[in-house]
Amino acid sequence: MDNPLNLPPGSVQPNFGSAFYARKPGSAATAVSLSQALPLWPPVPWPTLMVRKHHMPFPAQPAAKKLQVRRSPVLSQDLPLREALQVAELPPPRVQLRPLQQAPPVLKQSLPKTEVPVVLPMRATSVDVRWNARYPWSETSCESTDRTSRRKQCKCKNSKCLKKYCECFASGRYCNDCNCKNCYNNVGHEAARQDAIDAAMERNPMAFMPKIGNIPPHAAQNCEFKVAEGPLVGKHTKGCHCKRSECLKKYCECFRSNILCSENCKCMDCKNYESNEDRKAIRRITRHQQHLVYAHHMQNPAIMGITGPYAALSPAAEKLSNLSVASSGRDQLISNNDSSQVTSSLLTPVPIEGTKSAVKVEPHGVTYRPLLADVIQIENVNELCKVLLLVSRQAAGASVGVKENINRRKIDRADSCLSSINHDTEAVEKQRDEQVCLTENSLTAVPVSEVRAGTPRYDPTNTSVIPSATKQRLPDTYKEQEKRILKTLHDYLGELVNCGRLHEEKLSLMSSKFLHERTSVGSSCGSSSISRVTEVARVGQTIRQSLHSPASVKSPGL
DNA sequence: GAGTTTGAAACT
DNA sequence: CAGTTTCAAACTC
Repeated sequence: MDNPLNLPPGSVQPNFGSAFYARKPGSAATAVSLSQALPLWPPVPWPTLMVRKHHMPFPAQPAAKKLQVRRSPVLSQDLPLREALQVAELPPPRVQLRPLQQAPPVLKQSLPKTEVPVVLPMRATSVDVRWNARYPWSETSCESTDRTSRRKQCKCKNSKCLKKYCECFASGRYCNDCNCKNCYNNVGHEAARQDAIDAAMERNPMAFMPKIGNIPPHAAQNCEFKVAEGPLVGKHTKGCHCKRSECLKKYCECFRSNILCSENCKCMDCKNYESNEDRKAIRRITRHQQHLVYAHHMQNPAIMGITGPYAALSPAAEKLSNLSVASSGRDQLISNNDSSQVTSSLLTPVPIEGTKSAVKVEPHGVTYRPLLADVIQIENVNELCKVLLLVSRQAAGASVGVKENINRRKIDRADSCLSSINHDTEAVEKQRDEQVCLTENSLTAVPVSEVRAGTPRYDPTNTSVIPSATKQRLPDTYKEQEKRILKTLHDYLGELVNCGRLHEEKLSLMSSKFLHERTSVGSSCGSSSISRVTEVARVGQTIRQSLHSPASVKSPGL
């Protein structure tokens, strides 16, 4: 019973940053259900297509494919708990834990990416893939490059959005809020859309397959236009055929996807290879633009969500932007790992040697980052889950009068479970499950088999599985657990909001200070940058401390 | 914002 | 398979 989320013992604390679930066949269905909440290839539900086109040979598909899935911001914020619930094969939660509805849809999603292994009901390789190189910003791929969290809007006129010219269609999603005309890529034209999909598949069975594969997970976490990280390791399956762009413009699918051209390409005058200086220069430009916009973002309190993401940029931000773009400055190579230079780089123009075009900051490829992007880490999510579990255990303990040291043991056991998640085999986990259940039967009295089968542990209307000795106290205990979990979560979210505000205030102050220095003195912003980075680290630390501190787990009555 | 360039997709 | 046309995004002015 001290398992408020009904997580099976031994897996009560999934490490959300790991690929753990991929090894759990029992979680496949869960992952699939998760995938249904996320846009995935193919553009229609796969089983539907299978039925419709059963006569067609399907391209080789992995049985358990790990995907890098980018979600909408709201979903992203919400996801850790969703994962916690879903992966554990939970019954529908009695209390819906909603995302931060009031939080702004973040501009340019650069949240720490959560690797979500999604097990598709298909044959598989173990490679990570990117879904669509032509439209890598689509939500089915890694990155969204539009300035808001919203997907890119197509502007098709003649294709009815039913050909792969249309980025929405090509990436397997419906048009929504697009600027297209005569659009058939919507629910109202499902039949036509299906036909178009079929037609595309007939022309090319691989039509909706990812064009770029073999991207290792660590690389795939940062994809399009994250050129600062260097090119991804991956190949365009068909290769590009560029003639005039030298594969250094976004016309080029390889360049656009931040991969180097390969032997698959049939391009001319290609410069998209590792040692090319032009390519390196363009990488510097992009990096600079990202940082510039990041600074721009930091300057605008509205973006933080107080007034919403579409609020006009603050005058200071505009000034900053113009200043940075208009002025000329020193060449400044910025190591991506050298965070101490972030601010100076983002505020300093970077003239590029060897490039044919002048530096220009334009809306394309810009990166807006949520203020908490530097603050919330996957570790925080894990910590939060641990804390919630701890709280529930304490609630259970308090409710039934279990001694403190027993709770301590359970907490330790939970910790041990967490640390073992990534390393233990199924057999070991099962063994632990049995042990845990044996020791916890005093509280739950639910057979392991039922836990493993995902049987809801708590059903107020059905207590047949619960021994009579426990029946009486269960509802109260669950209520108390629920209350404390929600309270803790509420406190945590409040803490998060405070951190964000603090973060924003500090950055705003620093940016203003920098502006002042820059306009009056000129260039020199090293200390500001160091302060900013220090501040980010400090805020992150604050969150971690808040999770570990007794206050975090303190709940009424404790 | 209009016009041009570009290369993938579609077509022949 | 190669050449041509269509298309919409990227880019330029």
